[in-house]
Amino acid sequence: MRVRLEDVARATGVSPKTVSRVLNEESSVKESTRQRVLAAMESMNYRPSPAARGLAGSRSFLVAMLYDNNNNPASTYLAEIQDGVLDACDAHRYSMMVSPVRMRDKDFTRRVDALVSDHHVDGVVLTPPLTDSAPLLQRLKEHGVPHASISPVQHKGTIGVCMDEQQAARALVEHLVALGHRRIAHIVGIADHGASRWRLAGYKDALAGAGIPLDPDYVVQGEFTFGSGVIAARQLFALPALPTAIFAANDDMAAGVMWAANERGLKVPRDLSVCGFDDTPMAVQLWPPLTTVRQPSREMGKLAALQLMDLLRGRGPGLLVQVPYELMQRESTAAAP
Amino acid sequence: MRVRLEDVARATGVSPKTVSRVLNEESSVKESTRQRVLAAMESMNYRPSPAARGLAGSRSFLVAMLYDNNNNPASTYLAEIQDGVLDACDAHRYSMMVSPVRMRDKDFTRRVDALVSDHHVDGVVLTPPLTDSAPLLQRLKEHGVPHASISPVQHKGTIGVCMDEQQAARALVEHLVALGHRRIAHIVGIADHGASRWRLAGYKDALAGAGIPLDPDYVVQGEFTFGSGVIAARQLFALPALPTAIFAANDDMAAGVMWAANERGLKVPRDLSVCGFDDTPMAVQLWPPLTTVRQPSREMGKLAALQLMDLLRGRGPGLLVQVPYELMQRESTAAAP
DNA sequence: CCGCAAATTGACAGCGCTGTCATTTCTGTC
DNA sequence: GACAGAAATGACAGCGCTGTCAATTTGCGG
Repeated sequence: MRVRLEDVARATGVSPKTVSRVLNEESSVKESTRQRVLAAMESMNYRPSPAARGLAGSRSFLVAMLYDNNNNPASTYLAEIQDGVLDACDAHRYSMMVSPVRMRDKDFTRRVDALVSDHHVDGVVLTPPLTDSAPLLQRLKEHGVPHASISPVQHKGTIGVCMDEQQAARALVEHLVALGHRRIAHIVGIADHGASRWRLAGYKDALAGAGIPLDPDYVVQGEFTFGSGVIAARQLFALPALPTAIFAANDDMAAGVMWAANERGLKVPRDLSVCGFDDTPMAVQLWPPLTTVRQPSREMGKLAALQLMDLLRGRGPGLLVQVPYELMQRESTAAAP
Repeated sequence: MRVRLEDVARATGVSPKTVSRVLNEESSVKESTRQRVLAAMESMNYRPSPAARGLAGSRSFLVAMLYDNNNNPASTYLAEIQDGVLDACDAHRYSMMVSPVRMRDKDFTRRVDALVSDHHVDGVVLTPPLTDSAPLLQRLKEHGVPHASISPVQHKGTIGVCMDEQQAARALVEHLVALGHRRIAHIVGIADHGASRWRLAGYKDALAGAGIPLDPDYVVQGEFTFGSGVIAARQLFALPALPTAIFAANDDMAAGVMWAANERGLKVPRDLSVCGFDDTPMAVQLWPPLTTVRQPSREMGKLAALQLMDLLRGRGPGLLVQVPYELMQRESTAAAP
């Protein structure tokens, strides 16, 4: 029926344990035997049973991707990350489970317990804002389960992937300054997200660099959602001196700004320049297409998962790798009126 | 260390096999024993090992959700379905794996083989357009793995969930007719998707019902993507007699139409009414907000998975349940000019 | 050619559960 | 109250793999 380890062993003339060693890439196997075993596995189309490996061994070859299910961040972002993690899993014969958690719930770490004690996941990939949830990190540590983070706030001692968002935001705002804008507003994201802080910091850096004083009225709070972008924009439009450019901390809010601009009869970019952050698919679907910063989400998911697996497989220590950003100049920004 | 079945058995004073029976909801256990065992499980916080169950038994308590990774349909749609399937899994203590497949690849059914022979998935949830891929269905049948489909073309003998898309499309177009439109165009989706056929059929029904002759020039081919919507719209705008309304087979293409309308200087809905299908989050983020048909994706994912699990657990035969649609009238449609 | 440490390999038990089949305990019946 | 048949329970092996530790082979200096 099913080809088992034992069958491969018999075909090769070695013990099952040796085949097991080859399967697990242990070093203490003579190269010649290794080749023979590998050849037999290949020709017999051997596929190890994850259940048996999980039951007998200490590893499950399972990683879980956790995400906050409350609403944020945008589902396209998560979907891309998920695909990236799956890419990495394919490459190293790991399987992936996805697990939404509701951070608002008091005992949301229960989910982690289930994942760890039921499925014995070997590691976990964390997406924002889970990356910096103290109770979650604590629980993972208690379980002894390593994790990789995507865009974590805390860089020290963390493995995963990040981007220099502050620098990216700065570059974006400098682009606005170069277009002659002086009254530049910023819509901040959810407070405890690293992304919000970095993007705000980059905004401030750019203003300071250009010698533009920071006007508190021009910095309004949003929540990363389209609707919050609309509200924030209306707030800005109510100011005595309207900004000539608005930098929203993500594309969703930027879309909201453009919506509110339409509502108000402002023409983008003639009357108002708008830019966002993330370069979600929506960015090019807006009219006019949105100037934003491209974040390679799928790549980031893949890299984070690869770092995690390197760690799990004892290949290297696991790093926090940095990916480059890219400024996407489109038609939503133009010279100041 | 870990609480095992045996521990529960000892605590209750029964054999491990009896505890196993309770765990698996077998009927041949006296109610009183069942209660005692259940109580012990609860108080000892017993959690069965999926690996051991999978290895020893014939069931894995795993379902897989398959989707086409080429690009379609929109990731937000899939994400919602995924959340729905996860809801159902939570309810019945199943686990879920997600598996993107590339239908274009010649041997994309390999993925299924891996899922089935490696992980022994008990069942599979199919999303469009996988629901009607003959090679895939064939492979599943060979493996003896049941599946539930979301919006399958072939209703007969299929379990899962569907919506009366034809009727919904008809209602949508009738809405346009009621607004006085006579020159109504339709942008068709990818040819072999059921959604494309139904929506086209509903469009034709409505026209016929209103006594409007079908003009082949007004039916153009799209691919469900934003870009294809733009192209299709340009094509329609090149016609001698411009349509006064365009019904795109999904929201993405409708967004493309609105983009092209902007490009062409047409004002929606004054010069042109536009409507889509699906009610993705984007629909309310467009300017003006898009008239469309709401499809309860998450609910559909959940229902399909529940039907599958009912079947797997021997509870009922597994049905094809129908969910209601809802017409979302927004500002992108108005009286004909 | 021998002895010893290092490199390879193997024997065996057991991970936590369920399938099979045997056994015990109830039912209701006359 | 004895008995057939149904209901409930248990004994035991084994799912396919890996951890532990022992056995064997190899390489090398003398």
